[in-house]
This record gives sequence, C-alpha cells and structure tokens, in this order.
Amino acid sequence: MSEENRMLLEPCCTLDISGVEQDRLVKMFKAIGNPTRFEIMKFLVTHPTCITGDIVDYLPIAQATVSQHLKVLREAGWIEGTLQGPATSYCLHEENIGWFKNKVGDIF
Amino acid sequence: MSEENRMLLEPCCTLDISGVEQDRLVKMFKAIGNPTRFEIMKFLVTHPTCITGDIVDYLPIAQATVSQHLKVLREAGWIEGTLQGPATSYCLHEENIGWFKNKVGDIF
DNA sequence: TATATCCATCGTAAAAATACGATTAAAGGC
DNA sequence: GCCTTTAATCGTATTTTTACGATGGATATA
Repeated sequence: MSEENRMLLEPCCTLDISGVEQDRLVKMFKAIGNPTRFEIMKFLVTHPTCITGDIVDYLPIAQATVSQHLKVLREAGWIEGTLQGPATSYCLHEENIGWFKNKVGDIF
Repeated sequence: MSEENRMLLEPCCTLDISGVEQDRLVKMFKAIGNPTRFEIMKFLVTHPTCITGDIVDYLPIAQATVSQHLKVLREAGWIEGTLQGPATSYCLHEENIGWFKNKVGDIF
C-alpha cells in the first residue's frame, strides 16, 4: 500500500496575484503567445492607429483570420479599436500594457 | 475590378526583435499563457527547488499532466530541472526570466 | 438610392493542445 | 539482486485553436 499522506510543502513567501486578476494576466499572456498575434502587436507598435486593412495587407493571411486575431487581442486588453467611418482604427491599450508590465515585474 | 495595389503603411519607428529571438519570446509567452502552467510558475516562485511530486500534490491534476506541463515550461526556458536522486528538483531559470522582462520592456 | 468599401461574424475543416491511464526507466534502500 | 519511489514518456480521446470562404451590416460616395 502506498502512502498518500504526503506533507504539503511550506511556501517561502507569498505572491500578490490570484483570482480575476490572475485570469486577466494569463489571458494577456495567451493572446500574445501566438506568432501571428505577436506580429500584429509588433505592427501596431510601429504603425500606431492603423486600420484593419493595413494589417491585412501586411500579413499573408485572410482578412477573416486577421479580424479574429484582432478580436482576441482586443478581448485580452492589448489593443483598442475605434470606428473611423467604415473602417476600424486600432492602437495599443497603453493602460493595460502598463498594468501587465507592472504585474510581470511584481511576480518575477 | 477591385484594386489590389494598396500602398503599404510607413512605420513610425523600428522594433529590435525578430527571427529566432522573437520565436523564443513568443514561446515563453505561450508557455505561461495557460492557467495550469501559470499556477505551476507561481508555485515555483513561492517554493524554490521543489520537486515534481510537490507540484503533483498541490495541483488537482494527474502526474502525467504535470510532467507534460513542466516539460513545456522547461523547453520554453522558464524553469530548470536537476536530478536529485530519483526525483527532479525544479527552479526558475532566472537568467531567461531576466531576458524576458528586458525584452518586454524594450518592445512595449 | 444604388454601389462600393470595410471589416466583423458565421459555419466549418484541419491542426494543435490538453488530460489521462499505462508503461518504462532510473535511483535508492533492503 | 529485488522492491519501492519518483517522474518521464507513450498512446489516445477530447477539447480548443486556427484558418478559410461566405455572408451581412454599417458607412461613405456617386
């Protein structure tokens, strides 16, 4: 018979992240952890307030796919989209990105 | 006939990340962008040099699954594992984590 | 008010990630 | 040399992600 009553290891310190905040952080990590979406983020850094079509022209993938990736980045909080006539202009969500960098710095 | 000769948007600046380095960064983002793996990373921050079994006891998932997640984190460069008898002791890969934080700071 | 442009969404096929039990391998104690 | 402990790997089922063409809605323009 094997013993299942192993003692749980004591933590050496605490970590100030959990719950909704942690979910939000993981979602940001996940969203940017895709080669195409990272490329989109790079493009937005170097081309602020560009529209969807600019990204579609730049990347070798279908418009529907770009739109889907933009949605993931938007829902994760990396970017913001604002309607400009029939187009949508995207830019980085500076506030959330600042929050992200602070959290990463706090944890590691 | 629709016009396909759209002009490519000019960048406002350059970004110092590409190729192998970019792949490495995206791989790190992807690895930590999973709720279970993020939880493992948190556990390793608060329990340095613990062994696989400690993580298995802590998480409500099978040993095989934990081992698989540890492999992903190891291959992404987040952690290091060293053999300690029949067990494996894991700790954060401080050098890579430092590199990661610097890159994130450079880009955003 | 037609017509074109822009892009989000829908439906779906294919690929990748995730989780598990079973097995295997390596180390230590008897 | 056996038996236990530890954890990596294998094979596989299920879920999720990714990519696409097609469609539709909203805005501008003739």
